[in-house]
Amino acid sequence: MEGKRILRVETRRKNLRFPFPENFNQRIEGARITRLGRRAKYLVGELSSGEALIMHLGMTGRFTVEGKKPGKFHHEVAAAEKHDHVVFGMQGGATVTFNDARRFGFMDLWPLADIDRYPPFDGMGPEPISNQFSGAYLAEAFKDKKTPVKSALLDQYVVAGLGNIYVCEALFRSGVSPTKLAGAIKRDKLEKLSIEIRKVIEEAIEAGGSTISDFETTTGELGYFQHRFQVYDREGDACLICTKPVKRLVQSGRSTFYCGHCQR
DNA sequence: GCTTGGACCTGATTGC
DNA sequence: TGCAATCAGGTCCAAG
Repeated sequence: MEGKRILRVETRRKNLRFPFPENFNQRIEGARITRLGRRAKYLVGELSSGEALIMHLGMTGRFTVEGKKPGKFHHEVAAAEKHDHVVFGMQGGATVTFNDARRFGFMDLWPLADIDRYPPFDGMGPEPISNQFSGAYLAEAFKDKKTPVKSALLDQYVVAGLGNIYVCEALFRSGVSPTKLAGAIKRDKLEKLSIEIRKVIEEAIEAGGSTISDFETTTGELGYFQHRFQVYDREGDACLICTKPVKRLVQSGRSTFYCGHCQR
């Protein structure tokens, strides 16, 4: 999509998680995507019209790319699917389709010059793979925080872009109990945690993401990081370190997998 | 002001 | 076999 003009947009319903912004199609048709980037879990397409096209996959959203020319991001076969909600006809002949069964994803438009003021971005924490993220940063962010570290790491205003799987994995790798209050974790543990968070994210990107049920890359391929899960979705299985059974608990409505022996 | 839990929506899996 | 209950990767917002 980068560098290409959006020739045609088809929205097949009035809303996803939220209604589409007013005159959505008219506002983006004809615009060129000058840059395609990301902030946390939000995709940001910078448009020549001066607006940013913000897209979120929610939990089950995915993009597929089909076009005449085979290549890295092209499908040979177009699949007509029930949950195809937005179709972009791109300059050059490619068709980019947004599909989302659960419709927790959404699309929005916001002035590019004011992108930092887009409500979810305003006050959002640093990227875990950025230079600003460190043990020292976590120490400051967790100061006096009385919430369990698991919940604190899922808070996008503490650190941006971590989801349930990667928080579980990073806590396991750093030997930190998910129930430990964020403000009570010692500095050396925070240092270790910050390093493991970065490593988990980098490894997951390298592996092409995690395929649990419906994640695919734009080429329809599956991610492979799920084969490297050390605790996530392994309830009852032996801990890879001490062989005691992996436990599961629910925190803030989300499943947490951990080893009660190795994580303190 | 901070934290928690329900709601959003659909599909896959599990248990009766 | 068929139906109901439960659970799922994220985020927002009302209630506590």
